[in-house]
Amino acid sequence: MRVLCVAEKPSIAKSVAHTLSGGNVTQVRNSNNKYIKNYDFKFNFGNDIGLSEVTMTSVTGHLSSTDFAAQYAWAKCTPSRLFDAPTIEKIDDNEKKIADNIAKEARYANYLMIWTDCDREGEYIGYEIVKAARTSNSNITLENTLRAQFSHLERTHIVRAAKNPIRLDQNAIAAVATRMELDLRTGASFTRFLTNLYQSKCDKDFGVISYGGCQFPTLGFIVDRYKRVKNFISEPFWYIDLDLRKDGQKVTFRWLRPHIFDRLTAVLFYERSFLEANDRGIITKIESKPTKNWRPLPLTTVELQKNCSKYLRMSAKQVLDCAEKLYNQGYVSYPRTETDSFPKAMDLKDLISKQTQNSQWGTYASDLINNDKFKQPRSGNHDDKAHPPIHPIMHSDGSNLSANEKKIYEYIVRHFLACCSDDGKGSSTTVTLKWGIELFQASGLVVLEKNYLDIYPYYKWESSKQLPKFEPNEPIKITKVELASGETSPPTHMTEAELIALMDANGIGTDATIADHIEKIVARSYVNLQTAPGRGTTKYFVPTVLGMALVDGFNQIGLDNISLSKPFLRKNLELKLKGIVEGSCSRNQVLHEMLDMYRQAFALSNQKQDILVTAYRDSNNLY
DNA sequence: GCAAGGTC
Repeated sequence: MRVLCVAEKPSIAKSVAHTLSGGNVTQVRNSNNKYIKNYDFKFNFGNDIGLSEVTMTSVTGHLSSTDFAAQYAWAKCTPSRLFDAPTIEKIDDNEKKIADNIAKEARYANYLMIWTDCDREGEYIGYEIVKAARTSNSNITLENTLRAQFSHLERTHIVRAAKNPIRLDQNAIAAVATRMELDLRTGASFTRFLTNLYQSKCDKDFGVISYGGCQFPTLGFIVDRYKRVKNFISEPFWYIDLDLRKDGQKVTFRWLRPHIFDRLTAVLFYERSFLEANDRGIITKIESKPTKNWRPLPLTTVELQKNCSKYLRMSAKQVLDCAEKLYNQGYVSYPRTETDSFPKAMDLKDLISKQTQNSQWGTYASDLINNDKFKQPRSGNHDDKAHPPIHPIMHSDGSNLSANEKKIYEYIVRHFLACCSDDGKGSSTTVTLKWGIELFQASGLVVLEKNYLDIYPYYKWESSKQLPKFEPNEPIKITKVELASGETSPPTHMTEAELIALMDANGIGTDATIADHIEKIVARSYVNLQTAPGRGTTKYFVPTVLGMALVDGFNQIGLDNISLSKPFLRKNLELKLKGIVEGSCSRNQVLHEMLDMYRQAFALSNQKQDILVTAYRDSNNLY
């Protein structure tokens, strides 16, 4: 038998070929694409297929995209036509070459076996591969194509996947086709409409003003926060400020209420206690307990981007680009993953041993494996069924990496070593003091074992003021007790780390695209990245006049059940796509439902376009 | 000149 195996990316093809061949790949042939290789070897699939001549190759993601035919190009038709204009499959030169390689290799194959990632998009890419293979071999159909099910590259797992193939999931394919069509129709129609409108009515020099189901909610998060900061009214509050000296140390106790927004009430509490106790307090409770600082969970893409944005001051896009380069050079594992638990069978100690030669963290790494300090990492609840958590593969001393790549590599290694270490351990003490009728508390922390914190300098967990020794029922002479006031402070503008967290929590974009959406709304001049006075070098996103106008304008139009700048629409679409995958609703049903909604929104926007224009002029005056 | 999703 001859079997053609096709993976989603070259690295998987290489790895799976080496595994299945047992290290005996007989030939590695170049394809017409410089990244893609064709590997020949023998493998016994067992069952009906048996010992076979295998060729393993790959694509590089999708083989095509959806577009409109030439007669529906920009300015060739009115934007509203795009809701029902026919779509075509667009294949660019590079995609054509890759498809040609598949066709050539599939010509004499008895079986086609798909090794794309086991997620929704992976199923669709499998379908695109089947189409490419069919052009040269009509025996290959969607129904008889085999699908390998795998979630990581450990040997026995891959062999089992090869011997127990299933079929491509046609529901998943339909769900992706639905998403593609909806994104194209809604994105293109509103983008052309908005661009035409703003260029003709506001400023002819405007560039493209795009709408996208992910871009707009991303913008919406930033505008929301901006308004909350802008409209914030600070409120005064009162609290009892209490200090005492013990063993020559000043200790400040926090009032347990802990602050009161009504001055008279605060005065009452203060005076009643003062009359009763004057400067005398009593210790009512001392509680000491062991406390832990948990080591981080195995690293996902979203965490990598959030943490590196926060700790290393790099943009999400830069972080992902660096991780991508490190991955392509074999230093780290695949950087786009949602999985936060390591497969049980994975040899983590072997990965740690590769780091022992490093001049900065080598000693820590060898200590982990040689002195029995290794801990099996914690397991989170996320599993994309496609990739393990991000981890280092090969060691690098950093000399052949760019400055930013070096930082990201170091972060990934340190995070990984931290995952495989013990939690930080300490002891916390809470002392409760009664003054008159009121209760106050002071707490202290002693870090006993830093453990993972020794290798993870990004996060600080330090012994805070260690409390002096107190006794239960100990009478205390209070040094200072007075009624103090303060005022509530506004929230800060949106950091990139917060934005990523919001997008992730609301299902806006994927691990691979979150950074792109953020970059897109910057490129479109909807938002800017700025420092805030008095807040150091941390950068915050704030909307531009245009960004504000787009959100305000669409809100003022009063679209009924559709809020373009809120995340619900996308979340809802995700749910419906899941419904298609699970078979509880059909592609056509979802497509019609969503398109009808957008068509109405478009009609209303078109009818009330003056509101959108006015919103921009108002926004110019307001912000 | 448009989207979002893969990946190089």
